Amino acid sequence: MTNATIEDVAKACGLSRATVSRVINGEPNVKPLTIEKVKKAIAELGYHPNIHAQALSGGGAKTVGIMLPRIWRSYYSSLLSSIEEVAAQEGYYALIMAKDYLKNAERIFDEGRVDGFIFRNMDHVEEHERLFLRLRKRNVPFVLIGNPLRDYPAITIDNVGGGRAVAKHFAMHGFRKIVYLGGPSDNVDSNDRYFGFRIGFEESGMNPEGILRINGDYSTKSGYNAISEIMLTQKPDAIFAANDRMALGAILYLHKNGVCVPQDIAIAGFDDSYFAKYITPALTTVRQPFREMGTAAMKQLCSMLKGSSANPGKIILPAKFIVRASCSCPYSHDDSLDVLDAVENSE
Amino acid sequence: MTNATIEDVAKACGLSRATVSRVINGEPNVKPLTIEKVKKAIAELGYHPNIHAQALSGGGAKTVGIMLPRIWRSYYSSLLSSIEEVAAQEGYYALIMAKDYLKNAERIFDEGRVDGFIFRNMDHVEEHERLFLRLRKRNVPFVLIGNPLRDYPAITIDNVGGGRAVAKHFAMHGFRKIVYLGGPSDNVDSNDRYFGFRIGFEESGMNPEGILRINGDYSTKSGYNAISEIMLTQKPDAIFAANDRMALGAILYLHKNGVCVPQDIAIAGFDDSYFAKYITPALTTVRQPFREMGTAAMKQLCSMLKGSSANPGKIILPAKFIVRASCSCPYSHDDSLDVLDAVENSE
DNA sequence: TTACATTATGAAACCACTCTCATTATGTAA
DNA sequence: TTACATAATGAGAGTGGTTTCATAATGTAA
Repeated sequence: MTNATIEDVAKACGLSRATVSRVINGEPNVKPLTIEKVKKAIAELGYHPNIHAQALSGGGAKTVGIMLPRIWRSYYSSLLSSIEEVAAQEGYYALIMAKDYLKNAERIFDEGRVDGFIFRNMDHVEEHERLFLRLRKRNVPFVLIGNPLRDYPAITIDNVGGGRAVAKHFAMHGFRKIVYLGGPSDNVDSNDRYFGFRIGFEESGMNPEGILRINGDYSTKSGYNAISEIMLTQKPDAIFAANDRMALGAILYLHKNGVCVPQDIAIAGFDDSYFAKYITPALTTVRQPFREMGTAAMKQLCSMLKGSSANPGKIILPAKFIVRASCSCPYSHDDSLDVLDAVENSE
Repeated sequence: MTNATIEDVAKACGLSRATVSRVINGEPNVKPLTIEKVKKAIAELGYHPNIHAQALSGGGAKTVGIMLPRIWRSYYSSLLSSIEEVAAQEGYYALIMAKDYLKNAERIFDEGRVDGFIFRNMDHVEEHERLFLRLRKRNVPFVLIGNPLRDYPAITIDNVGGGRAVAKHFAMHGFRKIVYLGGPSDNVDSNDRYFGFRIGFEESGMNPEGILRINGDYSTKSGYNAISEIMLTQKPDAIFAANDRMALGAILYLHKNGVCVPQDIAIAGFDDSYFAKYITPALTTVRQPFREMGTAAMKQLCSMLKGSSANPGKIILPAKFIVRASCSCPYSHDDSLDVLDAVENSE
């Protein structure tokens, strides 16, 4: 019932462990006939090499740690599935970790559980900096997703470009009084989107100093609250939210208070979540290529694990600006049918 | 730079590996002073026991395989995060696997990578049956989520109860001609919801034979297509979809073709996805407690891993019927604000 | 003080592999 | 045939822990 060992295989074909090991690892200088015999025995015994023994004798765990923030977002599904897919192709396994990963990352590496990491780092920049510095010192391979820091390998999307595209579009519509509804103040994605928006606004001949920034925490509720606060004193032309959920929160508040979107106030979001095209009004937003991010990150990590020591730097994936109705452009819900064939993983 | 070993710790405090091992594992009969010394050395060296060595000498991998279908749904985020949370509490780690898990599950167990499994098994009942039978024979602990089979430990939601609640509500509204928009024909969830619906319909004094069933694949597009087909020959009073996405697909088709929802045709879905309360009309649906499912599954698995041999059978979690506008009940989008505080993980 | 139980520690085997090095078998050139 | 290179295989050490068993140190009762 218990699994066969390499010793069992060796005995079964009258050879030594060493020779069986050679066959398993495809080393040269083994007689073809011997290879035959060993493979037959392996098949008959249903033998699979014990990973711990392999790892212990220098092979590594063939596992990577996927470190995600405590607060899960549903688009992690796309991220995870693409990561796992690439990992499987390359003979690696994915260990996920969310709770307290800042505290535990180094330990699970020390324990030999993982050979490297992918971090979806969001906030708490300083803590991450400290961790990354230690890992770098110890030559632990890791890749960041979505929040580039220093010269660490990172996969990002073009937040600046996305923000800029929204700004130019807003400027084209003639919106002047803008509210930027950001994520947490130390969130790099949010800050980059803000930065890009300012640039784009300025490039369009508008004054970026008039942009009012208020921060939420990416939740629907925080978008609702932030806008309810702003509306006490302001009446902007348009709102650019750092993600779709906060944009939706804003819409909910405005609708509840009799403000028409987009006629009175236009809105754009970020992410192109699953629901974006189905709410009313359909949300103008910037699409994040989550699957591609996961794929790129895992490929990057694999090449580092296989010894490529060259620091690959950052990969910036394009973000696609999606125009729908919430910016006051013409759009019919029927339009969403055209893209119904697209993979439904985006959120 | 390379990690300290137990030997290093032993040397550092002039003791043997055995004694250090005792301290680490909290065994009795070690002098308090010795414990002190060892702990100090461990702290100074930053020592962490190597998991592979521990596993090799009988400890197990302290890892469980989380096996998810190839097609990822966004609610897996909730499932995974709760699973990981419980796992961390209990000193376990979560290895996720999606691609070809039917083929690979047994292998990764043989390799010693995992000590047990959680399966989110969906379709392909026969293949799963074969796998589970083999695992059972080999005494491999595993728990199923969402699709109970034979007497294997499983965490399910009350699909039958959910379907029944929808049926009773539909009957109360006086809907007679019903279309059931199911998932794949061998999908247990879908079949149970259908079954529950029939029961509820019958219990309400209606004739369940009039229910027309048509299957999609849970995607928005398939819901759209299925209803477009049905509408060529039928004009139902109401549609009950096996998930929210297909319900949305149906709504999209109906709107596009000038059919009013819910005035002309009422609709209910299943899942209570994030978007359900935000689309127009807000979707009447049945809420799945994904986080609770993950928690229950992992707790169950842990108790099995810790030796509890009693077969715990099935745990059926309640599903909550949520009335909104799409069944033609009065509902304002503002109502969704009341639940905005709820955790936003559900999808 | 002796006798014996109990506590505290170490030596070494064991887990299932890989890898080095030694040894034997085979092939080729002088 | 000898000499030597190369191919094929095995013995054994090493990987980092746990665990058994033996032994030394300490405690307690007669």
